[in-house]
Amino acid sequence: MLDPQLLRNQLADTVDKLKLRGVELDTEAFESLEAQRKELQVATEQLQSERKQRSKSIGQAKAQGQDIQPLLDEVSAMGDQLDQHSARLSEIQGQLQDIVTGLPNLAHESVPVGASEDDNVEVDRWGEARQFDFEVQDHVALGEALGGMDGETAARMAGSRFTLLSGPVARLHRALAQFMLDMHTQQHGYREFNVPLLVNAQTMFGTGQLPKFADDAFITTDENERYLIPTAEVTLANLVADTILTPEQLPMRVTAHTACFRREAGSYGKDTRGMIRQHQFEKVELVQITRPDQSYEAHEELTGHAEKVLQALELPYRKIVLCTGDMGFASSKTYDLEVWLPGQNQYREISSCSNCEDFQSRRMKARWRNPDSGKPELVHTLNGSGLAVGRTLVAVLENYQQSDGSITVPEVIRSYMGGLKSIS
RNA sequence: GGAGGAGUGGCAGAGUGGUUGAAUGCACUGGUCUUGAAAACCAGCAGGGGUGAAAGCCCCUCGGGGGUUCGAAUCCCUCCUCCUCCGCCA
Repeated sequence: MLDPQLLRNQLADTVDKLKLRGVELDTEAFESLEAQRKELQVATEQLQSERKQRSKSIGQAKAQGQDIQPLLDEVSAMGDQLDQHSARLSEIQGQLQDIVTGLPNLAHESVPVGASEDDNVEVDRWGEARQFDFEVQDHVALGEALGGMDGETAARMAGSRFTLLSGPVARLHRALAQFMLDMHTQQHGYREFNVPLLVNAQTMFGTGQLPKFADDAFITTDENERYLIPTAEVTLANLVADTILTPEQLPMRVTAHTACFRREAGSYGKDTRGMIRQHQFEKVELVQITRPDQSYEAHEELTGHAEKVLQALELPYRKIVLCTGDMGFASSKTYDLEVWLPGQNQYREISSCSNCEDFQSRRMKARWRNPDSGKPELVHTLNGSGLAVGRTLVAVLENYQQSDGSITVPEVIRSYMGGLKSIS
C-alpha cells in the first residue's frame, strides 16, 4: 500500500509515477473524495469530543447529587448526529481505501522506464550455453523417455497444468530443493521455516495478493475461507506482521521450501507443454526483513544468493532488471534471473527477486523501533525465489542431457542422490 | 464434535458502568550518587489516526465485529484464538 500522505500532499507527482507503472489515477475524483473525507473526519471527531466531555460532566453532576435529566436530553440528541456523520465517514473512507489498495508500488529511481517486458534491461550474463553435437530434446521428451515424467496421468486425476514425477527424476527434483535449502541456511544465513500452505485473507492482504488478485489464488470453500499460498513469500513476510522488531533482529533472513498454488487464470494456452507453468509447483523462497536504509544493499545480496544456486549447478543464466511497466504489484525494483533452456532455445524466468520497500510492511503493520527516532517505523521487505524447483529440474534435464537421452547429475547434487552420476 | 476456563501496554498482572488509555511489579531509557559497576533514589516509557508551518490540540484502540447506555476494559450478542477434560483421528 502506498503511503496515504503521498496521495494527499504530492498527488501530481505520485500520479506521474503511477503512470510509469501503467496505472491511471483519476486525480479529480480522488481529490474530491479526499476533501470530503477531511471535512467529515474533522466534524465527526469534533462531535465525539463534545460527547465525551459532556458525558463526563454528567458523571460528575451525578456524583454530586445534582439533577442530571436536562444534561441527558441534551447529549442524547448528539448521538443521532454523530451516527450520521460516522456512517458517511466510513463510507468515504471505504471508497478511498478501495482506490489505495488497488494501486501498485512506485518504482525505484534506478528502474528503467518501460511499458512491457520488451523494455526490460539485461544487466548481467553468466555461463555459456553448451554446444550440442546432437539434436536436443526438451524436458518433456527427456522426462517421458526416462519414464519419470507423466503429464497425461496427472491430467486425468487433476486436470491440466499438473505433472507426475517418479523414480530418479522425482528424486532429482527433491534433491535440488534440499540442496538449495542447505545452501541458503548454511552459507547465506537464512533460518529455515516450515509454514502453513493455507492462510487467511488478512495474510494474503498483507503481501498484496488481495484484494486485487483474488482470481489468481485457490480458495477453500469451508466456512472459514482460506487461500492456498501462491508463494511462501506470503507466510514468510507475514512472520513480522503486527510486530515491532528491535534493531538487533534486523536484517531477518528466512527461507522455506513449499508447494505453491496458482490458478493461472488468464494464461490459457500459454506454456501448456511440460512443467514450466503449473497449478502446483515447488519453490525455495528467500525473504529478508531489513531496515529501510539497508534494503537496496540487501536486494543485491539476496539476488546474489539466488544466483549462487544457478552457478553451483553450472546453469547459464542472465540477470535482467524489470522495467516500470513489467514489475509485480508490490515491488519497487525487481531482478529476474532467467536460465538458459536448450530445449526451448531461450532464457526462461527461474527466479524473481524484489524489494518491496514499505509497501507490504504498511499493509502488514510490520515495524522496527528506530533508535534514532525512538519511534516504530515501517521495515522493508524483500523476497526472491532461490529457486523455483520445478523449473530448475527442467533446466537440469535440458542442460545436462546426453545424446542417448540420459541425464548427467550435476556434481553438487550427487551427494543428495546417493552418489548417482547419471539418470538413464 | 461435546463440556468448562481465559484473552488488558515489551512481559507479568490489577481493574465489573463515570475525570481509567488503564494501578502495581519487572524490563527498558535518562538522571542523582559512585573511581567504575551494582544497589538505592528521582524522572520518563503503548499503538494508530486527524489537524496544523510548528508548538500543540483532538479522535480511536483493553482479541475482532456488532449492540445496550448520556457514558463500556467493565453489561449483552457473535466470531476468532489459546488452555483443560471427553470423544475422534494422521
